[in-house]
Amino acid sequence: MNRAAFPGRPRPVTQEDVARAVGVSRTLVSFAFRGAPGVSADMRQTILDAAKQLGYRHNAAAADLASKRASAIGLFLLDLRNEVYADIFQGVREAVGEARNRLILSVSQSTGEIDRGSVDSLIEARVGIIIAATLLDSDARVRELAASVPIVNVTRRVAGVDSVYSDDWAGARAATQHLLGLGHTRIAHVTATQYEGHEGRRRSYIATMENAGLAPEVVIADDYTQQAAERAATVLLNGTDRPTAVFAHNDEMALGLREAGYAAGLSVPEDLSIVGYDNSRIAQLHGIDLTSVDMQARELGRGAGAAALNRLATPDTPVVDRCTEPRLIVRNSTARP
Amino acid sequence: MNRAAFPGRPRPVTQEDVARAVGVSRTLVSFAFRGAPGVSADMRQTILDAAKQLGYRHNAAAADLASKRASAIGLFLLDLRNEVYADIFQGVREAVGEARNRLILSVSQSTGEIDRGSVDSLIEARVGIIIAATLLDSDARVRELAASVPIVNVTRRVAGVDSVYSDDWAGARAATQHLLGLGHTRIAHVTATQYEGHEGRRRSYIATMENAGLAPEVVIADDYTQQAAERAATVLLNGTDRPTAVFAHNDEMALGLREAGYAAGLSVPEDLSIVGYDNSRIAQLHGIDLTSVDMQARELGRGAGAAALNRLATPDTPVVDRCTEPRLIVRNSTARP
DNA sequence: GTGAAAGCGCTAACAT
DNA sequence: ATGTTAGCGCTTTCAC
Repeated sequence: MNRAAFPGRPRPVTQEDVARAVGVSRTLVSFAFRGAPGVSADMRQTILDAAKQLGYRHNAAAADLASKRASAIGLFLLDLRNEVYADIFQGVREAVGEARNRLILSVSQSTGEIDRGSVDSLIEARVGIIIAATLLDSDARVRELAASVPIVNVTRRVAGVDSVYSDDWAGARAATQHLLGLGHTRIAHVTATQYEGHEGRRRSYIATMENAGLAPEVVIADDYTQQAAERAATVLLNGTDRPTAVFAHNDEMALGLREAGYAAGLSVPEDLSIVGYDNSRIAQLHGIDLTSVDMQARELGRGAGAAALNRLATPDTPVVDRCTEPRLIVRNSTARP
Repeated sequence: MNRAAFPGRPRPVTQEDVARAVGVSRTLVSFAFRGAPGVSADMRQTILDAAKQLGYRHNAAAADLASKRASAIGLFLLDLRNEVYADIFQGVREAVGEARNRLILSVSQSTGEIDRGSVDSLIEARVGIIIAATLLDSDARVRELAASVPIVNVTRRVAGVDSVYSDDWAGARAATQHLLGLGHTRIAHVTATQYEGHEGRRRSYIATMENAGLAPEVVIADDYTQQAAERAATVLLNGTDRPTAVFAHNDEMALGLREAGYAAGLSVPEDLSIVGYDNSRIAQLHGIDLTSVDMQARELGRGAGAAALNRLATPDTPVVDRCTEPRLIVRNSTARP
């Protein structure tokens, strides 16, 4: 029986073992671990020492089961290849601190479409809350999901649900105006699937163009990846009447545009100015030097982590709606037309 | 009580609820879900339908607890900012398929030092096996760890423990010989902490240099990141007697070298040839164009995932030791001195 | 300050 | 083919 379950490995040490070793009841051991009142300081120390010595490890799953709680924090990441999600993760981890070991990661399977599967895996893991970066879904569906498990949105705002995000409207306006200021008039915007909360940048771009009396030109790629942008761009850049500047939804897409541009024989920024979004590490490399909008993803992650912890502790806390200001970083991928 | 646990949320549906709804015992429901023999096809379907309709979700943690098994697969990743780990993750996920929802990610907290914390969190999550990419620890400690929980090493070989890796010796030799073939004689190698299983590239570089009658020059950075390489390189590249070529342990470090080079006023490849390792997406970008060794990380991930699944199913399987051949991809970061 | 007993959602003998 | 029973490791009343 045990042999099949843990072949050649020792049976895990339980609180029962610790209790027996110290000569007390299991209850006391349980109390001691949670620092619950009703156990003397001496006893507590004795128990902790014995546990450590025996190699005891707390079984969080069993604890959650028994207490009907859900202490784990789920973190949903859209795309591991986009470094901005690594930044968010880093921030979240910094914020959750002690609860770090209860952080369960889930990465989207499909960057292009709605991905309930990855979120479901989090729900099935019985997390108490989900930090989502970024849900490709309508506000309505996010709210619906939030009815079954608390959600904290990062880099996106959904009314009525905890949201920690950056002012996309301001960021996109700064990006577009930068291009406008350089004298560009044919400025395209490349993005992907459109959902409320993902369309801020696009809408802001359109408004800014129209305010300047210019015609916006939006290209919708299959998803937010470099590859998708590359595919979408080949058409855009090969026409005779191509734009002289492109504002991309994120740095990944900007890189795709850049690759497509060079493939079409265009130089950046001489023939084509490109602005990205995220100010990722790649954008900063010599030879890439991408003008980009910095939304400080790590800081957003920290905010989301803190919000999650807070809601877990006090579920009735008012809905968090935290917006930070992005910053345009001008580099060498943009120039006069 | 329940209110505090699931404030404003419905109590999760259990097998008991499903059993009651269908009018059978809980046991039968449990059997039906696992496709265990002893339940008629009709009954099974009835139960499954009812479960779906009620919104039942299997509680894997409770199941593991009851069956004294550990069905979850832990995946330890050294660094989320290094895209090679995203590739490995992708491969692992492809391989585990159905078990995808039982995949628990853990990311190292410290890229420079031994990180038992992240591995511990996996053990505390009661995973049945850990796929490790990459453990910064001695072979002895990895074996020690493998005594308490099965380990599958990826991109590293530890004798006696499942290992899926690429032939670092061949890769490093190809890289060094490429530089040698171009006519370089002063070739440095930049790497980080040295452990058995991480030193293959370094050793191979040294051997190849010595075979060519040249003096090897190894620089040890704090860790395997771009930043660490950048710091380490400033000294290396600012001397008057600087190398004309550098072979880096990975692409991240190659990028750091590259940045440091440009900061020191050197051009790549005119003044400095650079070879990386991993053939990451960044290496392929126009303007980066990094010569690099491709170890096909995704394929390694697939192999590791399959090995993990296999060991979970049949613990007595012989130790896996799978080595694949890397390939040197020559690009524009290397030239004659 | 300490312990006995019940139960969380599930599985797995062992009946029937 | 279906049900009974006894746990898994832990928390949590409630009594001593």
